[in-house]
Order: sequence, then C-alpha cells, then structure tokens
Amino acid sequence: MGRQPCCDKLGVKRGPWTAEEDRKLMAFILGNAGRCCWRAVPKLAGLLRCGKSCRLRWTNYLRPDLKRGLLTDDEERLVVDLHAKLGNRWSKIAAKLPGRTDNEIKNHWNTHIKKKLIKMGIDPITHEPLEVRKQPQQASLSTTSAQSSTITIECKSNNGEKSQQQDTHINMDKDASSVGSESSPPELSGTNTDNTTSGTNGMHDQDPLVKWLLEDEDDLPAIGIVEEPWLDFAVENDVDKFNSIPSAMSWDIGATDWLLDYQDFGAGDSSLLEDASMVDSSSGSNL
DNA sequence: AAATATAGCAACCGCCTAGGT
DNA sequence: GACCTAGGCGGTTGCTATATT
Repeated sequence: MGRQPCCDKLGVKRGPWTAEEDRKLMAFILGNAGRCCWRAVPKLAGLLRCGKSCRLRWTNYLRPDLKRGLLTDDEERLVVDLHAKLGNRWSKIAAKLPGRTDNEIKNHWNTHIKKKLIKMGIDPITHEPLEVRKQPQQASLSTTSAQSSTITIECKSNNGEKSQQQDTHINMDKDASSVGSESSPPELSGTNTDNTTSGTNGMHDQDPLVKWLLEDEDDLPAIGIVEEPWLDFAVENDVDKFNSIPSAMSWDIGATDWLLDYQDFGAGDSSLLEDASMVDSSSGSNL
C-alpha cells in the first residue's frame, strides 16, 4: 500500500525560500485564512512547493507573531526546566514560549544549551550531573526517588556580557529512565501528553510546573498562544492584512514588534511588506 | 590570503496521530 | 473496524557564515 507522498515530488521546488516565495505565501495565507488546506496552498498561492514545506515555512518563519533572535536568558532557563520535565517534546516546550517555534527551540537546544549544560557537568539528556552516568545502575534504575537539585546556569546576554549567574532549579523528580534517551519518556510518548496525568506520573501532578504544562491543552489563549487567527474562517479580509493584523489580533507581543521583526527578511526587504500587500491583491487572481 | 574546521540554522524526511468516510 | 488523508512532530541533513590555522 504505502503512504502517499504529501505532494507530487516532481516539479516541486526545494531548498531555501526566496523573498518572492515568502511574499506569495504570506499574501495568500493572510488573504485566504482558513479557506483551504495546506495541501492546496502551493497551487493556489502560485508556489512550486510542497504543502508541507509551505506550512513549515509559515510556522517557523513567516508567522507574524514570531519573535526573532536569540532566546533570552529567561526563555533559556524555561526551556531547560521544561526539557527536564518533558524531554524532547519541542512543540510542547515551544507552546510555553510565545513567539518561539519548536524548530527554533530545538536548534537552540542543540547548539547552545546542550553545550552549556555539558560544560557545567550536567547531562543534557537526564539533567543530572554527568558523574551520575558513570553509575548506570543508579542513574537508570533508581527511578522513583524524587531528586531535586539546584544548578547554576551561566548565561550571556545578547550583547555578550555575562549576566549574573542565575540559579536554575531543575527538578529531577522524574523517572531517570524516562529521560535516559533522546526519545520521549515511554510513559509520555505515544499519544501526545494525554497519559501524563495518569498513573505512574502522579508525582508530577504535585509539581507546579508540570501542573501548568498539563493544563496547556485547554488554556492556550491564557498563555499568549491564541488559535491561529490567520487560519480562522472568521478573520476578515481587510485591504491591508499586514497593517490590520497586529491591531486586530491579540498576540502576546507589542503591537508593533512584529513589524520590527520583519526587518529580518533580508536585503531590501523593508519593502517586503508593501510588496506583500500589493501581491495580496494580485495573487487573488490565482484563486 | 587561502584552506580548513566549526557553529548555527533553515529545511527536509519519515513516522505518528486524529479525524473523516 | 479498516482505510485514507492532512497535519503535526522530532530527528536529521545540508548549506552558509564565521572562526581558526
């Protein structure tokens, strides 16, 4: 039988996105919120891309509510804490950091945080001191004893200055074996996080952080993650989406931050937004 | 200045799950 | 219940920029 490819590989462009493609995609999505599925987006938007690729580009790069730049110290500490609880479930972690994507956090973890932790003698997988791993039977089998330790993460601010050393409390009150590999903890893997509230993880329920995490299924708006308004059928197609959106949507960022963020689009892309709004109307002809 | 190594990040791949039929 | 599809997720790859020799 086999699974059908998400799109016809033939004639599908791959590799880095051009500014023009970004414009087209952005204009289409903002102008046609909720009107079709990702599979149909490339065709309707006039792109020679796979729908999956479009979705990825949108969620990881074009979404108006994305923050750009390095993670702040606070965000970094939160990621470490969350990773200690959740393992490599980047999307769950990202859900707690408004404006950050799972891909971004994953990359940041692999390139920055991991190294920091190793440098500090902390196992980035188990969040335990590296020495502990020399005694595998203890590290992997002493599963239920709730451990807790306070470690210090040396963070550098964006201007390269060392910030004050921050105490980061990493609770290692989890099943050591559950984070003994890069994969998700067995009891947490599989069907999302639904299992996390049950059975053997009862102890997690007492952890405020875990409580908070487990609540995320229902309270996304409360933490700044709103349902994607641009994919909402109810979103009105204003003349200038790029200007209307920040005020129309309740993103958890300053009303104009996203505009500043778009300076990152690349050379000469300050004109991108203007162009995009123009493309918006022209791309409508593709529909 | 050129060559090489390393780091960082965007994008892709393949698997999994949810939802519809 | 079986099958199919779309979307989501995490792991991995590959390109580019920067640092080092």
